Amino acid sequence: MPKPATKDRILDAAEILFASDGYHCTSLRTLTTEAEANLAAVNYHFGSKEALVEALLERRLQPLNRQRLERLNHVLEAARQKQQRPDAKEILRAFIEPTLNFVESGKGPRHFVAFIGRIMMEPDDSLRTMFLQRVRPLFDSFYTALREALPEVPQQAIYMRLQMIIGMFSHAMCGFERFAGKAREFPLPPGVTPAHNTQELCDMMLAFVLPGLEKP
Amino acid sequence: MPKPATKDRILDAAEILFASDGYHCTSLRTLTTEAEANLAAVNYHFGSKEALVEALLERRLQPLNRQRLERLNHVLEAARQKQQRPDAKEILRAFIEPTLNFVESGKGPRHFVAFIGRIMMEPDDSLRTMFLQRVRPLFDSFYTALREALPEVPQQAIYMRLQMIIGMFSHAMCGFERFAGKAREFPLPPGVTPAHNTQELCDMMLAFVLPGLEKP
DNA sequence: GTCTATAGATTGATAGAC
DNA sequence: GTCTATCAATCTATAGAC
Repeated sequence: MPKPATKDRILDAAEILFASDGYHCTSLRTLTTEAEANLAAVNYHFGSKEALVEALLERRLQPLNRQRLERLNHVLEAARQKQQRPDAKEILRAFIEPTLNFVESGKGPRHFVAFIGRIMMEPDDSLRTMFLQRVRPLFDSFYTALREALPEVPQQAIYMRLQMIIGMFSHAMCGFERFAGKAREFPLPPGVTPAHNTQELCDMMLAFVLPGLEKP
Repeated sequence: MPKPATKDRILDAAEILFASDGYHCTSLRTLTTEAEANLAAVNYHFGSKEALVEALLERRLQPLNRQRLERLNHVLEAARQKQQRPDAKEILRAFIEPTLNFVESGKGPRHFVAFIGRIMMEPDDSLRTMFLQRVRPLFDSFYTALREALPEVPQQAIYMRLQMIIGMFSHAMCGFERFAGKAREFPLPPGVTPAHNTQELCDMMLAFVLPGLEKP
């Protein structure tokens, strides 16, 4: 396997470092060193540190979001053909499952998702905006779909519950292992083992979340 | 009202700035300027920037955690006297309600809670450890209480669900208004109004979370 | 206790040789 | 495209006058 081009090496290294150390705490120096590139390479290839983030988001988010939307539309279409209301569980699954598969698909994606979770907490407005702009249409689609699936639930409640689910999900994606896992700071209590199987994790989260979501 | 002592002015300013900009992005310069103190004041009064965080945590967390534990023990004691199992809803309420009241009790506490939410995402291990050490006993108490309240739920499930609830709650406390509220990046959809009443918010969260938590 | 002054290190970004 | 060298700004922390 030939060594990837500098541009890709930078993207790969940035994904890892931004995820584990955060955007602000990762200097271009450590970044380019890790990527085995020159200090000036980031500015040459991307223009600035911030533009590098934009490229990072673009690379992963585009295929992932397309996939989530396809799954959602598939669920909605199937319901329409059966002349039924779409199923809330399937809608949520259309959101969560591709993400979990994505995370399992490689080391890069896993770091990317952690990075996203972190972006939401980053003090910088611009990074968060950068991300939200690329996710907003998706969020709206899922919100609309859930309203269609749960007409007996007030839209206010649906909105808040969706927010809570997203919060929970972000936490699971980003800080989970840290809070729950091997972290020395917070060892698991005896008798509790971490769930490593993503499918199992998905089912568990859905099972936990659905009863509350459907409640009128 | 006399101007508070320098030490307190620093604590107050730090609470605000750490919450909105994060620990790493807040320089001692902006911090001391905001506190109308000298640049060297932080090091004089606290020793270092990190020790300032410790003082911040101590000031707010001690009374808050004591209150949460008192509420929890009260719930457990009442159940014991009635020779019943404690109620999961009351247990969760013993955790959430004091926090919400705390948040409502002033501007400082509101910022502090946002700061906590952010600490959990901060790249720095030491800050997170600093916080978790002060919260670990509390977490264990609530975990144990929930196991007592829900003997038919496997402890593994209780643990995971408690984690998810915490994630959701953190998100609600820290990033909520940003994600859901007035943020220009993410305006509320038409017909949805932000819930400003904390009591209402608490009930809503409990109603959403309980069905999933109790499921065997 | 509060201040100025400054050390010492690190940052993002750029100019120019190759 | 890649490198070295360097700029200007910023950071935490400290020493010492008042």
